[in-house]
Amino acid sequence: MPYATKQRQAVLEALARRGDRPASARSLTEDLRAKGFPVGLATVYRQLDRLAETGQAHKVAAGGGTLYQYCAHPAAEEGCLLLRCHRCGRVEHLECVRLHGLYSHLAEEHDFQVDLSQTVLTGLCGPCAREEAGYGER
Amino acid sequence: MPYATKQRQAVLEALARRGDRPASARSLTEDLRAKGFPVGLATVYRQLDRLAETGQAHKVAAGGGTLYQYCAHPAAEEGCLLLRCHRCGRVEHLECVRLHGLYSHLAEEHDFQVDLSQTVLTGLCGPCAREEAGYGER
DNA sequence: TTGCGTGCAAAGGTTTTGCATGGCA
DNA sequence: TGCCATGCAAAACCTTTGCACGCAA
Repeated sequence: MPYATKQRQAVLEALARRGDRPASARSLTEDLRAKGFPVGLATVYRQLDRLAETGQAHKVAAGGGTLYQYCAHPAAEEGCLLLRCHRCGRVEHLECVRLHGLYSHLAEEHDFQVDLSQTVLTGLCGPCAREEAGYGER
Repeated sequence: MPYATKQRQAVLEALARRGDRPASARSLTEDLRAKGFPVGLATVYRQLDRLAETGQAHKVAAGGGTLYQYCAHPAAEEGCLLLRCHRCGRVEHLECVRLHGLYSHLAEEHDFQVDLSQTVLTGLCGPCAREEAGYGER
């Protein structure tokens, strides 16, 4: 059973403060130190992994490192699909009945059970898509 | 314009030999060395990245490292969705009209443009799902 | 001949681990 | 009093980069 340490609480709060912007273990450590709460990097890694296991955070592999995204879903029984914008880095949670159709389609027609806790769709969020269009192709 | 070197050819063949099982740069390097073709690790990384750019391979971030999956799609103009089984590690390519509905749904209703070249759905493939069921819960 | 490709080793990151110490229960 | 958690530093990995040399065009 996990102990309720100050560090554990602090890491969760720091992550929650990021809202929909995922954070690396390093940046969270720096955040906490800047707030006058010195914490060891290894501790942050350990707590983040535990948060990921309990569903309070999503662990997403990004190029060159792992990012952690706060997940506020109360029960998390439903599972949620993540949409990550590769331009601004934001991660949206998506819960949409429409998706259930996709999962059952994949299960029935393609013999594959999607595991939502490990899945991230990557692409462009609306605002970024419009900005890119505005500045023309590059 | 890329040169047609022996290493380039060898890396592509080694990757193709893996079929639907993705490989790390290191394991491909070892494969090639075992076949009597000594190649530098850096070269393998460079070639794999190039193959990913040209669509002959998919680059997927897995926990603790990057894996590369051979992609035999002739034109690759359509883009393909990858289904990765987190139990056996296999990666299937999926092309299904049903998915286009999903993309447009996400675009129209959720203001998000999925980038197929960077997306991987993770879950359990049929055979693995049945094996897990067979051995009971764990 | 030209200049991209290769190999090696070093550098740069991220994440994990060992161990003594500290703090929750 | 037990044990889990923490901090620090070292270790373990993965990936990229600099540079001299080799090889395809």
